[in-house]
Amino acid sequence: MTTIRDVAKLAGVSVATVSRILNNKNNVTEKTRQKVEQAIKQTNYSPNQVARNLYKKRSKMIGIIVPYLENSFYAEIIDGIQKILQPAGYTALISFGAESDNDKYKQFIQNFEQNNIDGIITSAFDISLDNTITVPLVMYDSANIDDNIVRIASDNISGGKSCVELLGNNTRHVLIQHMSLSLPTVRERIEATIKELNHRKINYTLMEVGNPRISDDAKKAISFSPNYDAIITVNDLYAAEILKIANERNISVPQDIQIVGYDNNPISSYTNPAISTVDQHPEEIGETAANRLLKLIRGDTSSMNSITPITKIKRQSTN
Amino acid sequence: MTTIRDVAKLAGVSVATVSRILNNKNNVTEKTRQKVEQAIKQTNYSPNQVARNLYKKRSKMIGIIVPYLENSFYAEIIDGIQKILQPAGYTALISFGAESDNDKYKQFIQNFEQNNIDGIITSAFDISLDNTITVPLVMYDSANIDDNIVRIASDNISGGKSCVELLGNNTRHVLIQHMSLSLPTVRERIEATIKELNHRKINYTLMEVGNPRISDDAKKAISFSPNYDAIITVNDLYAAEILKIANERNISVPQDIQIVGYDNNPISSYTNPAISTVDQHPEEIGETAANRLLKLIRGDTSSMNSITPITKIKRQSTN
DNA sequence: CTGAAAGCGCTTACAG
DNA sequence: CTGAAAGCGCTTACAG
Repeated sequence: MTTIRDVAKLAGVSVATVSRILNNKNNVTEKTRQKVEQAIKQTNYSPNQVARNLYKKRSKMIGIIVPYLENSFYAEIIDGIQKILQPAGYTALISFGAESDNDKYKQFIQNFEQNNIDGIITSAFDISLDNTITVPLVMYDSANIDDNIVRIASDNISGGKSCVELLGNNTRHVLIQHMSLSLPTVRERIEATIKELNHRKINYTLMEVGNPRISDDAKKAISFSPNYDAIITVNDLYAAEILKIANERNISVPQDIQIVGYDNNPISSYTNPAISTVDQHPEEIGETAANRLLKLIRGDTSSMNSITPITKIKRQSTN
Repeated sequence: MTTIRDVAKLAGVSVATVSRILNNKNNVTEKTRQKVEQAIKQTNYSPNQVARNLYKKRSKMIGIIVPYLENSFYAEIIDGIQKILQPAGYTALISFGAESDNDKYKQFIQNFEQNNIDGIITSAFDISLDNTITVPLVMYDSANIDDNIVRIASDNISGGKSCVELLGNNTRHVLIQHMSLSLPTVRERIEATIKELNHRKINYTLMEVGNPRISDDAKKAISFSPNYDAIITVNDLYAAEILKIANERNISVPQDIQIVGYDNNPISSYTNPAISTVDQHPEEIGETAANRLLKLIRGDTSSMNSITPITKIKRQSTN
């Protein structure tokens, strides 16, 4: 590998001069600049970032943590992040598979810190136990919790309410399928759903999902369907699975049972009937998170949360 | 940040000794080891990888390039890669959005090299113009080309043939929707499709996709549907879109027209009818690529290609 | 405007 | 078994 020393030797100058030119500190003669640029081209030199990082104590890399990659929700968030960060000259180090495992989050963050990462954008986890993090950090897919963390929360209140608004007027009894209520985001949304159901005097039943395979949770939900006229699902992947099973069992959607999804996953528009859902605009979430992180990195340490808007999408799986 | 020097001072030893303990060079007294480990715990010290990388000239990071994240095909490949690489102690630097832009690939690779990356796993691109890459590199989603690059190719020959085998016996005229034939992978697959069609004396017509929005290509394809009894699509995303439009226009699938997808994207099992498709086992592709890269990094520089198997999946969109 | 030197935080020959 | 020193490839005060 060719180093700055090789370039300097070839150009007949010191390494300091080469460095200055590389970093556009423009206190150099045009003549030396030309010599050096010539030498750089000739040797096909490109500077070693690792050495730079060591000195500068920053890496122009940011770490991103997502629970898993398969859900396009997260893929779109990452896209949104990159849209902002790439033009700003940052490279992304992506860790995934954290799921809901707090230890994995911590492990990923430690790895980031060891690599002199400039900042972290992570999905929500219970950070309360860990006050050793010194790098700028933004949390997305979070509940709107008031602490010293910058949190990007989707408007879960409206989202939870929208799930009810998507249902037909004659709805009497709703099954609410949900992830663990120990997750603040889930609680925020489900509480809003329940509040709206109460407001409309609609009965409901809660059913927590817990199986590793979505299809098992879907079967469980559908097997109770005669008792309900609607299922508010965890998200579109669960909704699609439930719909598939309903189709197999000749249960008509929405006549026999209505199904509400969440996330406006591409899948939701391709099913038959298409699934009524709530779009969280993940790309916007990503952009918001990235912009907040850039602010933090630049020294604006205010920790106000951001709430990103949702959109209700009515399709054919509800009356 | 606490450095090795702080630990050394606290433990009353030299930095060299601390370093030895960190790296398990076990020529140290049990007593000094204890002192040092105590000091490490006390200071909550964790070594700076950047400094390590600079000296060692390797980073324990590998770079992954994917065309885009939204397609779960790539998400699963990344999962497969991580399954192998994570236990081996590597962290992933992921660049995406390369699409089919050779310049972006080069730019990403240069960025990787500047960061002392240990190896690269990239989707296929035209590398022929660039012989400056010195890092171990494996290419996936590639055609089976015989050069000095390690290529992981899906069994495109069987895949292309399978598309025809999924069709009913009475099929007479097939529309083949495809990406640019300048891409070797596409050529490999389509040629196999055509060969099998010829073998069965089935007529066909080629139609290249080119619109930024899948739905435009889908409309174009479906508008020709009266002339064909089957469409072999680019992949499941295109197939799902075509199916959706067919449903809207009351064109029956598979009675009026059969549709064949590719990739066994989750979407293909949720549509109605479900889409007949070909599974490339992306996770296995990722694992294979990662294993080959590890071999390269360890010095086994043989450049034999790997061909990963496909599976034909018959569903209801074909007769 | 340019160069010699110190230093970023590590690791590893080289001595002892 | 342990330490002092050199060096990984850069950047930036400090002189001149």
